[in-house]
Amino acid sequence: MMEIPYSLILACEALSKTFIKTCQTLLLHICNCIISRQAVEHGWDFPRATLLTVLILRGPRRLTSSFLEWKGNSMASVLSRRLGKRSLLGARVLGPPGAAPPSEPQTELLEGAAPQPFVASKDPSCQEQPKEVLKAPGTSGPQLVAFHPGQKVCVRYGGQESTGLVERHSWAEDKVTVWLLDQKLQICCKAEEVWLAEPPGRSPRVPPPEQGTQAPAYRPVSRNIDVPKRRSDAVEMDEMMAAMVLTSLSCSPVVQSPPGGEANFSASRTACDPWKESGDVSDSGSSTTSGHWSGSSGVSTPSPPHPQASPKYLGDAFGSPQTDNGFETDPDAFLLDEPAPRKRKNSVKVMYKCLWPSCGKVLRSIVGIKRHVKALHLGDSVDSDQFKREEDFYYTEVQMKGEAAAAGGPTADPAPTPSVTSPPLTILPPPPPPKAQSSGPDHPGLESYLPSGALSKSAPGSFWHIQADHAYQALPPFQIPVSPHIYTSISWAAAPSSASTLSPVRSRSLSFSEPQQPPPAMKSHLIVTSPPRAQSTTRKARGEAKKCRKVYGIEHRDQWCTACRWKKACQRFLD
DNA sequence: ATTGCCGGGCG
DNA sequence: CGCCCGGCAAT
Repeated sequence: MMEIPYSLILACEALSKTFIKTCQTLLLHICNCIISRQAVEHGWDFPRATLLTVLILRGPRRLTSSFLEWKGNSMASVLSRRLGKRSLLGARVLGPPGAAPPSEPQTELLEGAAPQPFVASKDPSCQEQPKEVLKAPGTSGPQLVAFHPGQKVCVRYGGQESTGLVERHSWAEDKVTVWLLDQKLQICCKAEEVWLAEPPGRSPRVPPPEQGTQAPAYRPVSRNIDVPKRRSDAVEMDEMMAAMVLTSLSCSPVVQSPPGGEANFSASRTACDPWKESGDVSDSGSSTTSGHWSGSSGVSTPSPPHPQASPKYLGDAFGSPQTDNGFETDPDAFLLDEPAPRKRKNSVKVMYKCLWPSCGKVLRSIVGIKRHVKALHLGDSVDSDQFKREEDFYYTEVQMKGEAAAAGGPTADPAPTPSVTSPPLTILPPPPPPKAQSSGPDHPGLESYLPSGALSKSAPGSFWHIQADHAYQALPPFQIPVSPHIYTSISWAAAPSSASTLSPVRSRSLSFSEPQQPPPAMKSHLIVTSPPRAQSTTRKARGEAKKCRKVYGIEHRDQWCTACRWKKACQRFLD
């Protein structure tokens, strides 16, 4: 089930601290990417990759059977909890399903113990290891060292020991090409004939077998898989090497079996971007390990990252040493814990929130949030596309309740309708009062939920009504006034009485019963324009036009327009 | 204080 | 629905 190239595991064993650091960085990105749905879609093999991540960051010895039997969620938590460890050397892959995890973590080895022979298990998950790694049966090999180009080694040549520099180390053939300093020639010999030129105070040879954990079931490590001492700083593993691991990581061993030249981390390898090469989450991904995702909820359905996953993850990965008691799962731990994608209610708006610690910015679009994360938080690292899509990891969806609805009190129409159709025909009566709480002293109907001056709350400028102020004998602009009181509006009939009280802005036409005035009504056709928003919350702004009162004076009240007389909005002198 | 007019009552 | 007015907000 876990298709981890064995060589890779072994390779992980051989990593220097520097390399580990590099891997941590890179693998973080891997995991981040993997976890994201895109990664899945692009064929990343999450289990394998994460396993490797764990291997590298924590040390393979922690790979208990339970771990190997991981399914989906638990792995997530494993990752989140375990990534803090980064011990490599002396780690073991523990074995057969059912085997108990090693009771004793060997963390200490990390800090200076001698390298451990690598022990692998017969776990089915390892069955697909590349052959060249699987073959070696002997644990007794003198030396399990990976030779790196440039490394100073001793070699038995011509019956004597000579020193030389490693040219390359082919794991596949178990051969090491060494440039002999003495003879100034290049030889190719078996790996076991070569050993590291000893840096002072260090033994090139394999340390004593690891205590205890070596159950019979464990498949011994091939001795041509070299496990250099952790402190073998002779060759600094650089990022390129990390990249190579990651490159391998992104490919199924079945499809791409790591050739020996690759496994030995030959420096001749170009230092090209591994993600581009084979692992770019966004573009390729060579193979998927089928079935690994099947257990998790995230397979086929979009699943946004767990809100807290990233910070947690980061924190764990780089920080805290933690007690290491196996791979128990942590329910809230990781991304894949996320259940099925949330359903969105119609009234709920989905926003995207930045998860970067103490940021919390919320944006409306994915693009926006990605840009934000990238620009503000990932800024330095994103210059290379290496880490592209990492930003996927640092935001999450949040759902916002409709703001308008929240403010609108009892209104039942929270849905804003920003678009307005052609004004003259747009008569949108509000929905009928949800409940007749208008009973009692209140007016029946609308007024109960349209408190004075509060129209815009229920309909925030999104729709408005055209009304002929019936009561004041106004005419709808598009009416042909047959008689002052005879007009019909198509939609008017639908909401005859309510509209007049609803309209925040009214279109007025001159009352035909008031003969004396020229028709400003003509322009009022289009006065039906958008309501002034600022005013919508209060009563209508006082118009500048003179009103009947002013024109005729209070003493000629009889000449006022009806509306004025009734203390309503003047119908004659429109604003 | 004046003016415009909304909200609402009454017949 | 027509008519009226209390009361508020803008002026």
